[in-house]
Amino acid sequence: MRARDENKILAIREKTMALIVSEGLDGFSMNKLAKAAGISPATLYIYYKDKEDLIVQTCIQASLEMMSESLKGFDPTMSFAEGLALQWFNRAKYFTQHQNEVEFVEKIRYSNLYEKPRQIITQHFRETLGPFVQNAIARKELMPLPFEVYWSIAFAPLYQLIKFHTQTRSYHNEKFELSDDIMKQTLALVLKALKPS
Amino acid sequence: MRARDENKILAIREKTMALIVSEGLDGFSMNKLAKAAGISPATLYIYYKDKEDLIVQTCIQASLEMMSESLKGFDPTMSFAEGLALQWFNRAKYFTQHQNEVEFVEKIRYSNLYEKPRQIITQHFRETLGPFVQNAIARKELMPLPFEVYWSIAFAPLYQLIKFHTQTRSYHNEKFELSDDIMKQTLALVLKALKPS
DNA sequence: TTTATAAATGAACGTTCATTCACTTATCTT
DNA sequence: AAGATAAGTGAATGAACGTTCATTTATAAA
Repeated sequence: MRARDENKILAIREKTMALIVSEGLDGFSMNKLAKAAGISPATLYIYYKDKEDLIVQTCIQASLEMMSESLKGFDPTMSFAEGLALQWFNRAKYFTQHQNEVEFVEKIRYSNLYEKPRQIITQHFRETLGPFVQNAIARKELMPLPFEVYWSIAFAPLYQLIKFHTQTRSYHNEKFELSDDIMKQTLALVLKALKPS
Repeated sequence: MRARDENKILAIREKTMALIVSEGLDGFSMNKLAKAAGISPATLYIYYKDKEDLIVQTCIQASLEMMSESLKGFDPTMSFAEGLALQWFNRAKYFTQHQNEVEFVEKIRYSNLYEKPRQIITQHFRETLGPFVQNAIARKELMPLPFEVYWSIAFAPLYQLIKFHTQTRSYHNEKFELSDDIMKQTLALVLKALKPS
């Protein structure tokens, strides 16, 4: 028996994300990937069933890693403000340090390959964030809201900030850096919106 | 001289959007499009320089239409709450009536073809929304905020609601309908966040 | 050292791709 | 009615695509 070369797998994953980010999903091909990763195209089919499987698996793995990083130090019994801030800053940190992974996942998110990743990610979030939200409501730190309203207010602004940051030029045609100040200011508004009155 | 057949152009546009929504950007091809629109592939090159041009132009046109619909009845001297509500409901109405167009633009938005559409759309928004925001701040109806913070709070939640609506199944594994109630509830939170204290 | 086994390969497969070209067709101008 | 012009076409192009296959290579077990 010959052992699998772990470096090859890592190279495949990294180059898959890099190529899809730089050339787009439609510009991505198995032969290009093989060349970029320094392996034969046939090798790809040892690790993955086909092209779709390769992209979907890579997306799932990157998403899970992103989620687990964003929950570092998180505990569902935390106060709402504390728990939400922790998630915001963990995510922002991950985004700045793993821009390729994030942009890759964003591209897949809006393709027709995201159904499976979505199911997996959604379930994980439900399991970890459900109790947190329930606790916060019970403690009257958070208004009871339909999930989609809650999510739209609590996280959509963060993702929008990141999208601004990812795009090279913002509204004012100037480079927009995702600073701590901007994050804190936006988060404060979100908390204000969600606080029971 | 022979006149251009306007129906052909409309068919090309409609089928471009329908095909990209249903089969994804990577599953889209000029030959498929020609067959779907009932014309010869060569005809596509009378109207568009190449495949990229076809997608980009279609995206720009759809985006401008969407924007102009969302600004129907809008006036930059409106009160902030009134103007924002008008835009939210115009957009929601357009989304439900033109789901294909919206999903198409969302797909292009996250591809590598969006640079040009983005510039055009961003400029239009700046021109129409800039004065509105300045007026609102002058009247103390809106906190003065960096643009990216303002946008992240004012519109990102709406787009998130629409994404939930577009996806077949939401967090709770149930079909999520974008109801007036949900919209109003979310908008109220947004206004609460943005109101000067 | 030998043997078994799965990793790994380069070249090749048939298919589909974007695009072109020689040609026909429809309609406006005269 | 004739001529001019651009719309519109079906078939064909070479290139690139995803995938397979016969073969070689490395290594764990004997």
